[in-house]
Amino acid sequence: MSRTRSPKTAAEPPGGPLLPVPGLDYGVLDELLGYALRRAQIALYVDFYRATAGLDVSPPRFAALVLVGRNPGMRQGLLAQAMGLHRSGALRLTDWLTARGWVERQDDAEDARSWGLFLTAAGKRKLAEIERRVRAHDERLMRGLG
Amino acid sequence: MSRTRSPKTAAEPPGGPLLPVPGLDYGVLDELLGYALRRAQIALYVDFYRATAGLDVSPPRFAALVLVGRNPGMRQGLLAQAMGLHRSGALRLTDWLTARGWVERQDDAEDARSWGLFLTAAGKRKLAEIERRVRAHDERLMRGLG
DNA sequence: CGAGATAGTTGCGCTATGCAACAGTATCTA
DNA sequence: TAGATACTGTTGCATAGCGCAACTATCTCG
Repeated sequence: MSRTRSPKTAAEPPGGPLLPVPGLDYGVLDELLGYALRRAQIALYVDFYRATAGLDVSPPRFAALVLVGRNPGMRQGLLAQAMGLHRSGALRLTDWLTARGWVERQDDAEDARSWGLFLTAAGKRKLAEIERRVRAHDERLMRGLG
Repeated sequence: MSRTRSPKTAAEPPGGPLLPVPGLDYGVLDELLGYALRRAQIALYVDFYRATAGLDVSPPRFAALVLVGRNPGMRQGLLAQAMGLHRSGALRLTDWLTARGWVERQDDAEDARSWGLFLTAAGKRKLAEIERRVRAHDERLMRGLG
């Protein structure tokens, strides 16, 4: 197998931090686990984008890079499974990363149907940079929460 | 102002619970706050849909119902702000709920530009039912986590 | 070899959402 | 009070992200 594709535009940053509106009654929402999580999620999301501004990543792209980096030669299907995506989703993600030159597909010697996924040199550099930034921000948040 | 719209199809349930793949190296992901949150979020999401199966709600719809129920006469813009949406998003959400007959728009006496949002009788019943179910599941989860 | 499973691909559709532009209305200012 | 400016909701458009069904190539097993 061999394959290439065109890149799509970058992932776009979300809105704001979603602050509670003073004077508004949130009813049950304030008590539900789900809403606490949602807010935390949004805060982290915003933080992620701030931390990685200009690097053209998104949380799923980052996760894919980490996974491929740590498990060189892994197949798309496994990536899909690990990330909770449909096969076609993993395909598109991989396409994007490949077009960026961060990941490359190599023919799998054991199974002609599949690929092995690997980070390119550029991909490794990129990942290191992203990881550095994300870690810093994450630790900052962790400290903030105690 | 006065307004009506057609309904769109229901929100569709997501995939599965996203279990860690044994033998796969998740690298930093395991240490990052964001990924713990993401998994928790997904679990809760799945749970929400299970809890409210057949009721044709989604987390945002539920939130909107709660907010309107607790703050009768609130405006779309405020709903948008409270939910972290763009104005147009709140519009579409409100349209959907209105078409369902759960929410109704009433002319605002104080400002001819805006609406007041209110739950209909059906909306109140619906909300009570959803709340009951969501609460039960949420408590079950809370206990599960300690 | 033939039946059935599996990996990746393709095309389609749908939800969720933002954004810019617009119209009607309010409000502020000179 | 007229004009400028700000705000509310609306519309149309565009985009990301994702699932699903159908298809091809390949592998596996009887």
